[in-house]
Amino acid sequence: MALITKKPKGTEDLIPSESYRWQFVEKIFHEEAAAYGYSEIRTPVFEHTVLFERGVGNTTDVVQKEMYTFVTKGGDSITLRPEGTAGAARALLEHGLFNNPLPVKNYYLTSCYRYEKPQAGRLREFHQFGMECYGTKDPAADAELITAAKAIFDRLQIRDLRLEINSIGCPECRAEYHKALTEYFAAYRDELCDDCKDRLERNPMRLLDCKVEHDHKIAEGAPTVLDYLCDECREHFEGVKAYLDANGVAYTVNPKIVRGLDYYTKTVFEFITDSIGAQGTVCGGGRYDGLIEELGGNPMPALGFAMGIERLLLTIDAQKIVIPRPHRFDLYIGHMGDQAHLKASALAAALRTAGVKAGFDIVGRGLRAQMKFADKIGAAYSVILGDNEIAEGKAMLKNMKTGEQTEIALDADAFIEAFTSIKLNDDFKETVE
RNA sequence: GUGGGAUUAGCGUAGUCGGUUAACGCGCCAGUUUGUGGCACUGGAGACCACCGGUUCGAAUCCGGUAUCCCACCCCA
Repeated sequence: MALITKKPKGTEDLIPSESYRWQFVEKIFHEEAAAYGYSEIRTPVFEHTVLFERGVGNTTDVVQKEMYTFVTKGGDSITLRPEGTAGAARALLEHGLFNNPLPVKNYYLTSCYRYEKPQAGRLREFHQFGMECYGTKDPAADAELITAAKAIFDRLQIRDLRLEINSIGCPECRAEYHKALTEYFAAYRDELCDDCKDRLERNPMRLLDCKVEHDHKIAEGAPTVLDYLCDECREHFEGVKAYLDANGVAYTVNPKIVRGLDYYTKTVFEFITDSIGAQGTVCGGGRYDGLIEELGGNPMPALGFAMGIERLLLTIDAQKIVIPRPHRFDLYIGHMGDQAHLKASALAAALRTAGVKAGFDIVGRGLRAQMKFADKIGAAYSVILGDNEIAEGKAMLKNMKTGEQTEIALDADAFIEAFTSIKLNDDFKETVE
């Protein structure tokens, strides 16, 4: 094949043999979000660059080196969204959604773009499902959000996922902590790895989870955020834990959890799996009480999370969780002869109108080959139409799994009735392509 | 951005001290006599051996570069 070009680096095609798996998890996203009172919001793939510079934070890696930014013919600086929160928050403000009864709960299901070096669980175009809740400071809201994420994992039967939570405080107490942290590490400056020397300037909390062994040891003696939380933040964090306990959601407190985006305050959390390699954070989120104000709105507390759909699917794969694959046809109509071909066409059309997935040969195969085809694509039932059937006005409906055949009137209504009752049968639903 | 590994038909692979029409399995198509699938058998289509360049009488096999994928760092979902 002399294909003129391949797909761009770090992107993926979603082909039919994969797309049903996405549809499966997407359905769960929609249903779980609805159960928690969330409504879908869709925003543009691209935004004015300034939105991310302000919303995500100018000093973050995401903004500094990973954005797809370009200047339009009109001279505007535009950026492909690297995450979902900024756009969702912008839309909330732009449409005055904060005037709706609080809390406002929105969710999104979108593609995101980051100019990164691809590896397992990390793509340049990837997809996130996120839930965003605005207008409440109540720690019960934090716990509710985390519980919602947990509910999704539970429905997918994902195991061995650990939930780690932390509080990184409000700007006031965090500033003090940063100071203490910087002072602590500055004493070891010469011993730190190059990355950490840089982190010391840009984001001291990142020093805490350095993987270089020597640095790791130094970090063990570092002051903990939790010791620096102000009364309000401490009380809030205690509340979150209490509500999580009440909800029966297991977690561990990990004071080394940091979020990479500037907007986070107080609660931060991650759902992590060890089964998909180094990029094991399947879901990350927390509270960002300062974001709305940062974007030019009146101050309003907010919180949310984002789930990486590719990573979620990777986890499902790794844990060998089977997503049922829908079969292509409920009924395949085999036919021979011109009369029967016409009849097959008409019958299929009538069944489809009634919601039955029906098909018949349209490539000119012989009967034997038609049956082979029906078998290969996993048709649940088949029926054969020929001169005899048309003359007698009846045919044999064959269950492709068991091979048993039952007589049925050659009449669209009779077929529709048969398939309406068959649909209630679980065994039928399990048929896969 | 920094390291390491890989790249042969749709998929999974074999083939390298360079030598005639690149092999196998799965999948795909057709057929195995006249109206029926899952097994088996027969036949067939499908690869400029990632790309570009070099060495050579001759390269999938050697050398260089590029691209993409994978793994890790970094970062994050």
